[in-house]
Amino acid sequence: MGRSPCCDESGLKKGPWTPEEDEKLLHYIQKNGHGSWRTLPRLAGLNRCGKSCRLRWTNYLRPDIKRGKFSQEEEQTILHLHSILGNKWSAIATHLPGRTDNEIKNFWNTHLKKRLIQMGFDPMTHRPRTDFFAALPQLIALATLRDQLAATACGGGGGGDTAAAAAAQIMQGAGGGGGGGGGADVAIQAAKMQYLQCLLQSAASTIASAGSGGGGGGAMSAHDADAALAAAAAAAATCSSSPAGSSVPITPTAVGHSGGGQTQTTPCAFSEAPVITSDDVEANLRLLGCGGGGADAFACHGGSLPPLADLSDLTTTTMTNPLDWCSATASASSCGGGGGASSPFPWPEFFHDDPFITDFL
DNA sequence: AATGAAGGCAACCGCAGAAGG
DNA sequence: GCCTTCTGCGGTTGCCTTCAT
Repeated sequence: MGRSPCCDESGLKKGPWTPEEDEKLLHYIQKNGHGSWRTLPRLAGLNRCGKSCRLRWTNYLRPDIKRGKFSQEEEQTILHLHSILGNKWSAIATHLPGRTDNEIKNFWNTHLKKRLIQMGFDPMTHRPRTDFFAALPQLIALATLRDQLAATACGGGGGGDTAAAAAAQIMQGAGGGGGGGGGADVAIQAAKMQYLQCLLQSAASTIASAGSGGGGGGAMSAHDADAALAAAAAAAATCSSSPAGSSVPITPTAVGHSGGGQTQTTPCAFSEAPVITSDDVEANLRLLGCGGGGADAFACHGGSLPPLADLSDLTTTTMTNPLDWCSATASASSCGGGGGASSPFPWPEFFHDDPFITDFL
């Protein structure tokens, strides 16, 4: 590719365009058309390279450019097309009249990509992240939780037992009539323990499935710690709504309640399958009980991701149902114990009002 | 009010493919 | 078929604004 970049020519101005330059370029193109971009700057009296002029025109001065915030529909379209086309910004832009590829690219990089990452999805594959470092915050949070629970369950002692062991102890305590609270409370505690055990197993299997494919790690961001609780909630949802070991990729837009908080893009175990097909989408919808068929219907809950503020709500009690924004969770096949299939929650009703669970969210 | 961090966006850079000689 | 030129595209950078402390 032995070609000297046009901008290497010395003396040509770079950097932000002035209103005068804009005026010159606009006036010239409106009058003569752009013709050859290489000769345009000289003819238009601009001390810029043709490339710079073309970029300015296509990204800013073109009269049909739509400016301002992206609408929900546009956002939806971008997500949809990106899941199919990948980073083909120009191709995506052709489906969004008035939007430039640069604008879409920027919107993706500054908003949508971050949102997907925060939700625990790989922005390139639109699949749940499974690499080790992505799951690390979840593990840490869950391990901490486990220790705290073990300590609580054992009356403040021990702490080194597993959640299952703690649950067993509680169960044993209930059966043996040993001390303390009523049998029902103890049973509930045991159920909680089982549920948490399920969470831990879920997280562990996630990492196991990642195998050695994770590769490049990254420093855990400060944000990860904050996101850990949301991640744990996501693990709960994963546990309940997705069959263990399922290889069907989950469409972020269809699930969207995975946690994470990884702020770095690292290759994930699924990187060899970077594109979600319409069939995948449909499969996800079926799997998740999302109504409607066809790729266009892939976006349940309006097809858009929840705003970041909504995501943060996952960790608060202000949201009565953290999964509310996407009805895709459908049936809550409980992994830990009985659960009402009609419940929007992935856990049994008797957990709903429990401060532990609400704190957990 | 000052300062640093983070976010958003415009613009640049370099590569690749198409077109023409 | 080879070389050069032009255009388009995607990744990245750097500046400006906004927000948080």
